[in-house]
Amino acid sequence: MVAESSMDRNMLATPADGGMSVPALFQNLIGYHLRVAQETSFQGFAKAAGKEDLKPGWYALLTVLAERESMTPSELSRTCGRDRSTLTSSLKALSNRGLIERRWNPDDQRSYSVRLTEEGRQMQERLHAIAVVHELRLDEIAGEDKAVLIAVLGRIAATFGTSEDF
Amino acid sequence: MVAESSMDRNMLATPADGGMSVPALFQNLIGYHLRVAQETSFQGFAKAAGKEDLKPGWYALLTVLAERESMTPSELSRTCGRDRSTLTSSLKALSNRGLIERRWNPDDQRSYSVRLTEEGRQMQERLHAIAVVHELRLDEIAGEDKAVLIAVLGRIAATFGTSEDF
DNA sequence: GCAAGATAGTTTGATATCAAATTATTTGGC
DNA sequence: GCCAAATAATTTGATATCAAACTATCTTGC
Repeated sequence: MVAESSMDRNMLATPADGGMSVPALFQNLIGYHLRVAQETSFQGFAKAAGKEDLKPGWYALLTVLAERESMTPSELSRTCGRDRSTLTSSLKALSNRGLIERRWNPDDQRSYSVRLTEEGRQMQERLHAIAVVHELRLDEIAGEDKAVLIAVLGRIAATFGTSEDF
Repeated sequence: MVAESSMDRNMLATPADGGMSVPALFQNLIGYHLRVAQETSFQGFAKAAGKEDLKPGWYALLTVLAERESMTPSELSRTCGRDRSTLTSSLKALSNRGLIERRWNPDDQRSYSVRLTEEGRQMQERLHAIAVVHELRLDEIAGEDKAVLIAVLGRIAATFGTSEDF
């Protein structure tokens, strides 16, 4: 699983404007801090990349394709954690922008494969460079706690992500 | 800022079905683990609460109202981090379900205040109890690292949430 | 006191998401 | 071989979100 899928229903929100601070009830809740950190961190990334180039799942799709060379929409759907139907419009947009190329599968008329164009590869590299810069900032913030942080986050994902969800 | 607002554009997705594991490129990225942990954790909460009772911002709205007694839609918007226009339908739904009550402000014909009904209070308590159970699981997972985890998440939120976003 | 501007809430428009229904093609059972 | 079932992708339907336009009311400046 790799990328930018969405969670429409969130438990807790980020500090929005200059409004209230964290309500007492939420002060000590991991879930709350997880949500706020994730949301603000992503906003930082999105802002750096620019809205035009960071449409919903683009970074994820391009990065997966950069690793795998060629995939079908169904494979991309599974890997990126988004519904197949959602990919239809994303792939159309990426294709219109010349970032990907579609090739019909001669062995299966229903299916086609998707691969990056040279332009798509450049876009992926550009977005990835921004992600790396962003990650460096996170590394700096985490400091010596990085390993612990990743370990705990991994345990959380493993607990809720595997046993009970699907 | 309190609740269930949404981040439509996410950087990274959760492990979806039984699909791929974490791609090498993302293995060491805090942003990725943050995303996956947040998403899977929220799914665990949503599943426990049930879809009927956990419409997008309900837990947040009800909890804020439980603390504040009475608020206007605009205040709720700021506190919950959702656009005012988005609240219109949520408040209508909560009102239809008998969970909140609206009272026109005699001093300002444009405005009204919202408060929990007794039924709304019960629903808030039910959802909160589920959130607490969920939080206990997170506490267990975090173990002795909880304090560090919350501290780092707080630093991330503070870094990206205040200085550059708004 | 009245016109200009601010503010409260709603409506509309553009996206995005998932889930279910649909269409076309391939596979499998017999 | 042929018809049923599975599969690939798309289309459609129901929600949700934000942003901008809109309506109604209140506040200000003069």
